[in-house]
Amino acid sequence: MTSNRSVPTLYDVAKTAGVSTATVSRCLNSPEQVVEHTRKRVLEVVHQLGYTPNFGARAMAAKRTYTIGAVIPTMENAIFARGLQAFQEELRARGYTLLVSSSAYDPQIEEEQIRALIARGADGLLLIGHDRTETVAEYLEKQGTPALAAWSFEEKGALPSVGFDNRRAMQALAEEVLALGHQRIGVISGITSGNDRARRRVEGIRDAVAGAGLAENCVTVVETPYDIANGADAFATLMHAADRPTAVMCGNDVLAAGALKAAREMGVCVPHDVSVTGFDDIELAGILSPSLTTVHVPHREMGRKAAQALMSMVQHGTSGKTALLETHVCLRGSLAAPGGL
Amino acid sequence: MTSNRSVPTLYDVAKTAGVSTATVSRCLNSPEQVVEHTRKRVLEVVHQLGYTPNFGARAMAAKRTYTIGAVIPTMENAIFARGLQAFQEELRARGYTLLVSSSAYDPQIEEEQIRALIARGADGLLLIGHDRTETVAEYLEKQGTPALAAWSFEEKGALPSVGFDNRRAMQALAEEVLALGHQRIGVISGITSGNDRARRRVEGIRDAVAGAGLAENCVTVVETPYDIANGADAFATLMHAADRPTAVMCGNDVLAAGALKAAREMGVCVPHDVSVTGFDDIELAGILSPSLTTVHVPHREMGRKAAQALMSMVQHGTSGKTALLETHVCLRGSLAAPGGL
DNA sequence: CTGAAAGCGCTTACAG
DNA sequence: CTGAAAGCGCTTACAG
Repeated sequence: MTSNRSVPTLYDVAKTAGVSTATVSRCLNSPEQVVEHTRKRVLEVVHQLGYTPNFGARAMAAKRTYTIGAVIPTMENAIFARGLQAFQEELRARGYTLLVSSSAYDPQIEEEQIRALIARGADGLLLIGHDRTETVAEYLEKQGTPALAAWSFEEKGALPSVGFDNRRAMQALAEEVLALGHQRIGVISGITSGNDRARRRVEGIRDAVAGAGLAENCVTVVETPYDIANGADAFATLMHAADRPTAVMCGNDVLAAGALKAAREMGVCVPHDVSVTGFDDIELAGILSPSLTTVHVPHREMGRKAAQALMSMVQHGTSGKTALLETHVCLRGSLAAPGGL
Repeated sequence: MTSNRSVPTLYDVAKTAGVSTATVSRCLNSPEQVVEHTRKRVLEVVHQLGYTPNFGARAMAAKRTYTIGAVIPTMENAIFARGLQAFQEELRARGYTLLVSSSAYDPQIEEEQIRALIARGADGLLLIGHDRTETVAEYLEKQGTPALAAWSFEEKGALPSVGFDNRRAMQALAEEVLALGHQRIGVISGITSGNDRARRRVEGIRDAVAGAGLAENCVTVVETPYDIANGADAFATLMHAADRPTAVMCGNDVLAAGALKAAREMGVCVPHDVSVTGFDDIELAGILSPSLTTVHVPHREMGRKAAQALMSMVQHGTSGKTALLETHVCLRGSLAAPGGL
């Protein structure tokens, strides 16, 4: 809101057009209800005065804002970028504006942002994943604002979701790794606390290991925030352990980029000395050398479908149908049999 | 806004606490004006009812929202990520919420988003660069919403700015390139139309070339949207020309990443066969091989200073002081003398 | 320290 | 097709 006194109001338009404020409002919101003659005159005045409706007032009176909010864990790397872009494009096509805010993977900040967005009148919310406190769930429930969880399919989540099965996706990749004969697996995971995607991915690896009849202690997990530098550090830690892994599976491509960087600096050859895998298949994966074996996630499709699902919740009050998207393993140069064969 | 009838209002709180709405409002906004005894009781009711102020109403009545909006060209790559993160942290520390929206480098979308953000009550705006239509400038002016341009210092811009001198920064890098003896420079620039940062960078290269007494036609410029794949294509185009450049200067690190990727695929050795440079020094630059010579931009500092400048405009109504930040050239493995010497 | 009341700028039944 | 009027949920001088 500005305090500039010169900003014209509905009333100003009505007065100079010689009609009531109701008529001006109708010209703007349901023009078909106004006869062309008056409508034309009113719109002229609107233009001439440079009138723009006050959003707060409109939101309060109409109880909708055509705004969708998204709270994502981070904008610092491209994990969510592509999906969000598709999400926004789809919303825009339907006349909605997307406002994004980032929580830095901090649950408390996420909660603040959710409240901020709802308070600012968001008609619907896009959230990432399912880990959230009871408080937030109750708040969302009480406010009655439709919300959708993306990036993580969960049959019985508190929120309907549009995403993929992180556990199965990573399991499929791990099975490829194990099929090559790897028996000591290092895992560089994101912080699993408060992050169901990260947790599920680690579980997927354990599933595969169990499925292959290997002992649980074949797997060594290091947790670290998603970040290239952290990925590099974690890789060094794993490789300095007594029992070096022959394959290092990373929780996402960003960590894997760090691992490859560290490998290069340590003079460890990938995949000859050790294999490295990622998750997400973001553009980054294509410029690494060796190119990165990873799990391809259909980011744009996910963004688009999430927008469609959320729009239907917002516009028709439907309860939101959970949708499962398929991922697939991308086998590339960073993975080979132990010994690089 | 929700239509859920159960959401409690100020009035509900007042009624059950047995005070006036004015008192409840005061407890929330200027608690020191209310005696502890009543304040305590009121806040209890607030908590018990789960009351949250209606934002639109509050904004309309108080004429401020504690919201800052940012319109950035893209979230798809990390160019703006780090600076924006710092910007947000600084705002958060001062009790402001940042809402971000992306324009996909489309001036019309940018204008829409600016309007959307202002309509939604943003107390201030962060924009990127200075290229903007007259209409937008007038609109901003008329609305009286403080706005700041970042990522681009401009002494006499329509908006105060916090940023660096793209032209001089790139000139400095180009001078290093020329000093090594390069005489045929390929340039992979971002789209310069509507993007003063991209344009200034190309100008900087031309400045250096002129300064070194070389002919203008030493420089071949290809423009393409910022994107790894486009960088790769543009690199191929340049290298297939009759007169191959000995150095390819890219408008940013993302394009450079594409160039390095293409070089690898074409069997062109960097820096032996051709040198490659970037701009920005984002994290990406560190994982490329060879490591990328680029211009280091103080992203976090820029974000922080932009927040401080904008806050002072918003809170104290100051007119906003333009600030120039320093960049520096980072010499790394991707640049060498012609022939890779 | 607290309340009554006006006002913020819109939308939308309800009449006509 | 159009207007008068109530109402959306708050804040803030103004009194007391």
